[in-house]
Amino acid sequence: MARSFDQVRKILAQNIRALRDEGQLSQEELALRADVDRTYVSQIERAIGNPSLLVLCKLSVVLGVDVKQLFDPI
Amino acid sequence: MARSFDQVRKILAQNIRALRDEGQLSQEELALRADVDRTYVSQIERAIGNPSLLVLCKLSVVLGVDVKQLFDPI
DNA sequence: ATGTGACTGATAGTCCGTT
DNA sequence: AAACGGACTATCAGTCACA
Repeated sequence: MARSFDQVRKILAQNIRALRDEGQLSQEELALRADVDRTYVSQIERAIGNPSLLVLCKLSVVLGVDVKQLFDPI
Repeated sequence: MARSFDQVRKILAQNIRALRDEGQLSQEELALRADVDRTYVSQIERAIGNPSLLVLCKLSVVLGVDVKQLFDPI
């Protein structure tokens, strides 16, 4: 379970970073548009912390994908 | 965004309840095995609150699905 | 067996920086 | 641009009594 959490969180980190790069967004831009803190986006991309569903939704909207796609391995 | 969050959260609630029923588990049983509180499972199934990734992982493991499946509309 | 409100400790998430 | 830290606040995680 802790294993699953770590895996999921890493996939999440990869996907967010990949999607963000695709969209030519900086962490700062993404954070601004998603209305979350700049340092928190950084944390999520480093697979640190434990983001809530709300934050994941906010990010997915800005990244232009459905939430579940954030969990799909690339 | 708030709309997306509400939608996602409702899908989540439906899926968890459906999967739980499939597995013949009570909220209590699911809660016990996933190591979260019974009333918290109740809250999630009622689409109240804002569960963290960790909690979602815990539940998905017990329900025998990948996390992303929790976000797939049935 | 579940829904609900109230309550608190833990931590998610922010805001200020420096490297 | 991004990683990282410290201090702070909002809210989630988790428990309880009760219907």
